[in-house]
Amino acid sequence: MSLLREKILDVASDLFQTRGINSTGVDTIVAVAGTTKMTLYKYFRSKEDLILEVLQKGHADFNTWLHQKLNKNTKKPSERLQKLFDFIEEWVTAPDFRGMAFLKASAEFPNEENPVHRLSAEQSKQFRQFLAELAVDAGAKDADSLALQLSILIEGAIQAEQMKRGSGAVKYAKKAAKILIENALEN
Amino acid sequence: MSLLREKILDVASDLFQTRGINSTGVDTIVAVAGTTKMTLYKYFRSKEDLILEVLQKGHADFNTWLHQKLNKNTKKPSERLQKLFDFIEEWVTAPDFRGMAFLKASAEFPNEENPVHRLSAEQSKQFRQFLAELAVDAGAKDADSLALQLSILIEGAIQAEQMKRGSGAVKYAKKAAKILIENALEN
DNA sequence: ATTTTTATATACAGATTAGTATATACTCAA
DNA sequence: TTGAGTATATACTAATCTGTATATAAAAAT
Repeated sequence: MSLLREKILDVASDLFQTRGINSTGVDTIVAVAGTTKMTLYKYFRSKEDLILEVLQKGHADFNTWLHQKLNKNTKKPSERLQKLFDFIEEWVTAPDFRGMAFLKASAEFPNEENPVHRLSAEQSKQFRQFLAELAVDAGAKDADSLALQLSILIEGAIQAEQMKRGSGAVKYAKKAAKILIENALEN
Repeated sequence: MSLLREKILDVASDLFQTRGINSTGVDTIVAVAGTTKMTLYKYFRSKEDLILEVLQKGHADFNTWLHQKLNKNTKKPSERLQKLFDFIEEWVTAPDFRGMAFLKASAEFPNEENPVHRLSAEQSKQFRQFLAELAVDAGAKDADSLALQLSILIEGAIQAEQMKRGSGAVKYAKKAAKILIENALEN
């Protein structure tokens, strides 16, 4: 496990989020990371490989953080779906929030055959499946429907926050989610 | 009004949506449009200007289409919010749907100071304000809140559809919207 | 018919892109 | 201290990027 490798991943992640993926050259990445292209291409076969790894690391980090939050702060399965939105809000309003990587990546690589797009779609799907598990545990009747609706709310709110920082979109998504969750549980 | 100018705008719009903005060079645009760079730069000062005009035309076309749909098919202000989602679904499921331009553009130009990002944010804001007008006309108590929630649903569903065509996200967003609208009207 | 203007085509400039070949510095073992 | 192996730095392709200077064709006017 190389320190420079981690550094390159971190720098690339930050630059991709703040300047865009296609607008960030490998020269810029190595310059900011304080290394050279030879080193970068030693650890990553290509820029596309680097992008894929950045996405995977971002998703893994987010999942780890979210699971930890849920396990620590919620006990009853019925309240986990609600609490989830509190954590999303906490994540989004953190000063180092730079957006949801796979949302931006899928927009930069619109072709569904593209590996970056495919990974983005896969991550979005995984997140939706995770929501479905929570919905099942909470006792929702149509868990898949609720999960899709909640994922739309979350990704829509994050999209809005990427568009304009401090929009407060998550706050309103949370209110909407509460109504939808209650509706799905009582019926 | 030049035919070639329109052609360039149309071709650029399509290529931007299907391949991404930064991944589409002006050489490709003029080649597909059947013209040359000199002509492109006669009509547009720079690629950024072209991007901005493509965005503006896309937004204007969408607004025109949506307003026409609403005016033709809905009379009672109370049912317009609901009907809106039918039209969004119709728009999204059309075979020539290529995504919502300003959503993708804002992802490709994440910097909030960037002119393309600013225009994208402005268009998103205008759409939200339009929703707020509909909400007011429908008699919603907190029209701005409902408008923001519905815009999150719509943009989130479109984002999902961009990620995976045929996801059916709009159908579920519509169901969610129904619940939220009823909730906002009865209270 | 000839001149003047306008639009298009070709060719090019300079910067930047991803990726690599070669050369130098460094680390660790004997 | 010397030698083998590894990591880094420099320099370089070849392609592509936006934008432009120059040349040619078309159109309009006198």
